[in-house]
Amino acid sequence: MTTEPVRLLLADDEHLIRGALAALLALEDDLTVVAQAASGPEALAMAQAHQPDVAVLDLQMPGLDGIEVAGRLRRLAPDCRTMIVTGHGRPGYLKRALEVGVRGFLPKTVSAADLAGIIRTVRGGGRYVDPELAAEAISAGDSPLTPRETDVLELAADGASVAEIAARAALSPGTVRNYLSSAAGKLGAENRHAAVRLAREHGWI
Amino acid sequence: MTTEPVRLLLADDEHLIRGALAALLALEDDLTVVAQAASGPEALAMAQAHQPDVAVLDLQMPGLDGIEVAGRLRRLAPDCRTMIVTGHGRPGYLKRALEVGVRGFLPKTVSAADLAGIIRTVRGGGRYVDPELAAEAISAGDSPLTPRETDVLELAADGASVAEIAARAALSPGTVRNYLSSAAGKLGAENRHAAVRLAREHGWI
DNA sequence: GGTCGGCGGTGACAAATGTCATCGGGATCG
DNA sequence: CGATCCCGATGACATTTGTCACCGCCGACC
Repeated sequence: MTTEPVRLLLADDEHLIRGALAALLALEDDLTVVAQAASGPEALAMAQAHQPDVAVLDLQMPGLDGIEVAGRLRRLAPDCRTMIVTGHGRPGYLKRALEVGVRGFLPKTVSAADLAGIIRTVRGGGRYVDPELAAEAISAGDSPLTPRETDVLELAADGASVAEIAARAALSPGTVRNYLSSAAGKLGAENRHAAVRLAREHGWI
Repeated sequence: MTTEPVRLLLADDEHLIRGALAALLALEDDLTVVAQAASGPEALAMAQAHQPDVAVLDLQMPGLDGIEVAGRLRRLAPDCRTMIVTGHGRPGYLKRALEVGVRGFLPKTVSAADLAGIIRTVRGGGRYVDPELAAEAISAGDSPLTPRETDVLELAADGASVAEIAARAALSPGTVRNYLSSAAGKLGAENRHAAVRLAREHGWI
């Protein structure tokens, strides 16, 4: 298909994984890893410096997560296709990823051969989404929460009291309680803490 | 040092990682991967079937986690040394791991060369613990919670109400509140949800 | 034997939270 | 223009939670 090798950027904060992945992908004749990064900002810098064809990004990284990196890459390096590899596949993440132009989204349970194939697909302009994650995302659907409800629920995520949340969100405590109550109601949760857990599981916060 | 190669068992639920790791370790002349597993129970079965010298276990796996597998391996295959590789290094995990006889505990941020060296160390009867994780574990110290407080806090972890916890723990609601209050006090938390978060961060629940 | 700490419980009180009705201001859409 | 929805807020009320004091029982330790 293509005569020149695919130039890859690999970003993952776990050296062991990244190194192993690089070694594995290097075995493929038509793939070459031109840069590696251990954090979100580093990935951006590397992408600008090396102009890879495809960036393989881990979802959870220090600094910026993979999705944010992908979003910024679209501006900084429009020719670079992006794909996300993740351990925990929360449905909401997939949606967010697709919105910022990610072309591949897969769990770390895929085999190396599959990964190489998907990289070629993405390089060629195609897309790939793990079928299981896609099914979950479709069945989970969109977040029923309004933007404000989401904000407030996020602030509640670490166990803060209503007063703290109100202070941090610059809202009245009563309003915060209303949002939390409404969010918990929409999520079918007994209280806001269960709501936080549910929203997390769906990738909505 | 040794004339025969080290026989390895690799257990990790992420195929991509496991495969890449296997490929990487296979490059070392004195290491040979004799079995792989994608879950805790599978790791146990593989260990019995292949009697490896060293078992490299991921901490988070379906079924049984790496520490539980290590604990059972000590009985099922006493000659097999165990080591844990983990992405998130919570201090409490290290302590639990050492208690069940794990000889190596390291984050996934180590390089492949280091991993190979540590495998040799462990095979030779030595131990290795990541310095950073060790420091955290020492500074974090033991859990200040009594066994019962820990139980109740665990039951509170998913946002359950006092009544639910009481029912599940077969305790009076008042007693549950007392334990939660005391646990939150010991942890310096504002409420039980923050206490849950803190206890989680320390690996105490 | 006495002391101490963990366990399990009760009762009471204050504080935080959940729930509901209701209000006004904007934005958006038909 | 009216309908609808999100935003932000207030007030009132019931419920839940947090906190404290205090009880008895048991086991460990000095």
